[in-house]
Amino acid sequence: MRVATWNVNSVRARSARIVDWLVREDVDVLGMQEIKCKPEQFPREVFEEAGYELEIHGLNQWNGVAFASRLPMSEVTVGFDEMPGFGKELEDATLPLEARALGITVEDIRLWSLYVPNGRELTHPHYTYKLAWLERLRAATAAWRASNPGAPLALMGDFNIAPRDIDVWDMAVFDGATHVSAPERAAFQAFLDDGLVDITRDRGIEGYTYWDYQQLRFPKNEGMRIDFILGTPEFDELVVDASIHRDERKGEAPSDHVPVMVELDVATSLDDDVPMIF
DNA sequence: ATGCCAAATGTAATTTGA
Repeated sequence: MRVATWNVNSVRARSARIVDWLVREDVDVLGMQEIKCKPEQFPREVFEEAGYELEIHGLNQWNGVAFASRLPMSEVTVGFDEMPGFGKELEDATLPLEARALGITVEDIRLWSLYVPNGRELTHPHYTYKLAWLERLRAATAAWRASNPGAPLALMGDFNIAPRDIDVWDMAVFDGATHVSAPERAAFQAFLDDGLVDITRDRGIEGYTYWDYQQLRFPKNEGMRIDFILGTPEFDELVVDASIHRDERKGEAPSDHVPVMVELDVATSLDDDVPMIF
């Protein structure tokens, strides 16, 4: 069973390219971020014709998360407990909730597609929002694990944090910038301290997952590693392979992010090598 | 080798991204 995450930076702008990759790589479940559309605007047909069902959470042209899956999805959850909002205060004195978190269960594995707030600048309210959002996500995940002991879970997505200096091409460029600040890194580390495993890094897989469109960042390999799959030990035990699909940054109309994929040792109804019993 | 900013909105310029 193959599971992946990809910040697609508009699903409408590159639906064919996304589905081509899904088919070519034999992916069963894809968590997408930055779909940048509402459900009624989502290019459903190209996914459905390739055999994928969809769960979509999009409120406007910003953010938006979704799942495409060849396997049945259940327990679909929009957002998490006490997820902070952002923007102009509503009539009930709360802040609008953004489309940044979607949870599903596939083959008894809990999966989240997450688009962590950018933060913008260290002094910006969006930065405070980012840190609060991450802490609430951590707490909600810990609570879920406490009530579902032994259940495999993975948090997948664009964390908008480069956890280590090697996760950006030049730390000097990020002096005073978001994504590398100590509070952001502490917020990321808190998930690991809770026992989650950075699935790709733990297997020695290095490399960036994002390159800015500007200034020849990709040809010069000036990128950032900000997309992750963080799994519980029970999820980690299922992983037989993991990869960062750098080639998806090449060619015609790429996203500025590339997919991160894991292969799990989980037999599904789609496998054609299911042992026959006589 | 990769390739010199892109997408949505809306139809010009702004917001967002990181």
